[in-house]
Amino acid sequence: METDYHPAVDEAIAEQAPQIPRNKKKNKLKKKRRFSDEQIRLLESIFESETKLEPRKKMQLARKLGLQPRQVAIWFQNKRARWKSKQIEQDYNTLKANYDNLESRFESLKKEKQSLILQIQKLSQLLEEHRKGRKGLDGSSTDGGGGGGGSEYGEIKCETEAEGQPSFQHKECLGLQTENERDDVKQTGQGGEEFLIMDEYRNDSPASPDKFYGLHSADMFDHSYTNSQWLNFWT
DNA sequence: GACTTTCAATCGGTTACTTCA
DNA sequence: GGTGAAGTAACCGATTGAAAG
Repeated sequence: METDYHPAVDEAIAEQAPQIPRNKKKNKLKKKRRFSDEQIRLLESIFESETKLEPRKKMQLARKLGLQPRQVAIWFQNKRARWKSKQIEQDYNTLKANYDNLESRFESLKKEKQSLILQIQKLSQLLEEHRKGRKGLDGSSTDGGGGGGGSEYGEIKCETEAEGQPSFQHKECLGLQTENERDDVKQTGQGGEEFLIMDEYRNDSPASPDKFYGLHSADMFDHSYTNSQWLNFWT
């Protein structure tokens, strides 16, 4: 609590109790009597609906309970203080539970991320091996096929089962933002090499696997995009 | 009987409002 | 009418101390 110095206050205290230690200042011994269960019950029930009392209600309540209005006021003050500290405790517990929950989710996501990164690295390796293999066979496979309908890779990889209806996932696979971009790739036949470059997805950069695939990992590896299917694309 | 806990009461400070010069 | 000082009431957090377990 702030302790601003107020000479006037000090003087007033000194007048009341000169040379007497603070805790002995009261010359009257307080004879304390606990409130009865009935009094507490009524006080509690009113406190539930209003934590602060208007002066008139305070008088009424005091009369009803056979207490001094001052006693009722003090009971409400103390009650507010107790209620507040209880509330703080509850808030703390709630926040802690939320934090623990988030922490465990974070840990499991971290593990999932690690496993995805590993899978990406394996796929990239396979891709690289495949490219080397193809270069060994012929040198003419990436020129767009002479007007046969766009890039080989574009057609094989990014058209869905329903022809000409690229799905969101496939567009993401190409790393293309818009339909136009994708069309450009098909027309110019430049797509093949570009979307094969996966190096940027090998690390922890914000260009994360999630962004890359546009899929939840479980969907990708547990259902349609199994490893074998990815491999089938390239064989 | 010593110790701990609970809680009514007190203390010192702040804030908001009123009164008065 | 606007302003600052003084008074007052209500509230708060911290603390005390009686009573109970």
